[in-house]
Amino acid sequence: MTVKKTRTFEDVLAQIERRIIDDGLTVGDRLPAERQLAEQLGVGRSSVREALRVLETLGVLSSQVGRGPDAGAILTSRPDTALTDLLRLHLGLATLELREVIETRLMLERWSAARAAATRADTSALVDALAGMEAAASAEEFVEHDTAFHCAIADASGNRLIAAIMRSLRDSMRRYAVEAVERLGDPSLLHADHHHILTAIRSGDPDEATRAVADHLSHAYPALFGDTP
Amino acid sequence: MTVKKTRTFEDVLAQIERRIIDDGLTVGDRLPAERQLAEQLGVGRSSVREALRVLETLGVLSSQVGRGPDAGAILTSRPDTALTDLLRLHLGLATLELREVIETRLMLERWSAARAAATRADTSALVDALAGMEAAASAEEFVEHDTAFHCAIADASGNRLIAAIMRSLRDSMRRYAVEAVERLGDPSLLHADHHHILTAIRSGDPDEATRAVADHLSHAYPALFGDTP
DNA sequence: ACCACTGTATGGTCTGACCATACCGAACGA
DNA sequence: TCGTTCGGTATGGTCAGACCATACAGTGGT
Repeated sequence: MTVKKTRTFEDVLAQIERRIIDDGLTVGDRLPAERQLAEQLGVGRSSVREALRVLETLGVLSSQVGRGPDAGAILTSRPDTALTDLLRLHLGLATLELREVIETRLMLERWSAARAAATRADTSALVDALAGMEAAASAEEFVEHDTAFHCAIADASGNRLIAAIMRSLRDSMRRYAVEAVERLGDPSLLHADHHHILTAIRSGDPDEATRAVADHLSHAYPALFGDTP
Repeated sequence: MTVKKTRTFEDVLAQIERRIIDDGLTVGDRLPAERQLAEQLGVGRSSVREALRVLETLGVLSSQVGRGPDAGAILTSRPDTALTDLLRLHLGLATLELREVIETRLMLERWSAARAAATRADTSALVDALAGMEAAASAEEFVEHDTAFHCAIADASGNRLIAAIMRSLRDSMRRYAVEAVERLGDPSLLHADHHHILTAIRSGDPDEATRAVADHLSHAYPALFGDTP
């Protein structure tokens, strides 16, 4: 006699996850149709739909209507969009403070910059973003390229998890970043910081890159200056 | 004429999020009942349910059946369970490699230990976990207290976002941690490492704490030794 | 004052139906 | 033979209604 404690959709979720692992499904593979899954598992279609919705929320699959090879539930991998939603909501609930997010970002960025410098990573994306920033006409546009710049550093670190976290942090704090840029007014200090970071990475000096990043963040958010280790 | 491109549940999601922000809802507050929400928003109950499922997946609310003040959809804040699911699934899809997760964990832990040392944080939870580890009879039990130890370090850092990420990383790698402990056989080296970390934190020496954490990780996962900056 | 019973609001689930979409394929025409 | 058109169909998206299990809120009796 098994006690009924898990909801049906959780059961469906577990079975789908098991199928992913056992069958070695990977990005691009298709799941059976909703009605088919429901019949196979002996549950209603609504339970299947709720399970699929969860997977979609976690950035693991995406649903397409219509017919053909591209239709249906396809396994994907978008950890950053899922992380962005998660952070945004928890920031909205005031269970996380901006301080914590920025501290985390500083930690990620110090690590990424040092790693990028140590591995002599490709810096062309950084150069592009820098040019975009210098040509930006508004704070919003500036922040857009600024985000690209900092995400490019994370990408250059070669760690996709850290890059995904960085991207989510930036997305969920976009509003505050725009405020910070507007508060500063003159972006020349930020430009100098960015160049400093770029040259440190290109010259392969991890310690200098770390220092440059820390300086930059303390300029952008002076209220949260450097008692970080 | 607005084009119908967003699905109904996404619309519901946006309205609920808006309500959270506008009404200043916070943890512990209740959302209207599913049927009420459906009627208020002019949509079907299934769409409301899918939206609530998404919020539940993101760790923002929890649903209770029955009646009374504790029943219904209650706002919560469980970023770590959501993050755990996310990481576990993406690890299963092989879009993230174990190396990336462990690198991230090392980064988090170096930072947390240094911060805990610098702020002279309370270390009683660390002591408890240490005792549990030394009394552990099996690898599983050992890992359980080991997880508690490392999460306590993250908690002691005073940054809840970093603590949540740490907890999720540990949970999603539990299987590999057990393997690592079994591979080592003799846990005395790990015990020494843990004591080293604890003393460094208690003596308020951030650099020593950082070093101790890095040493520990390189012992536990020798295959991924220290080319980390 | 206590206890047992009933009412009811809640989420959980299933069924069946209908819609919009987009591919598939047969029928048709050049 | 080739291209086009048009209906068929599988897909997800949505809704309505029904029923169940749960757990509290009264209500009534003792």
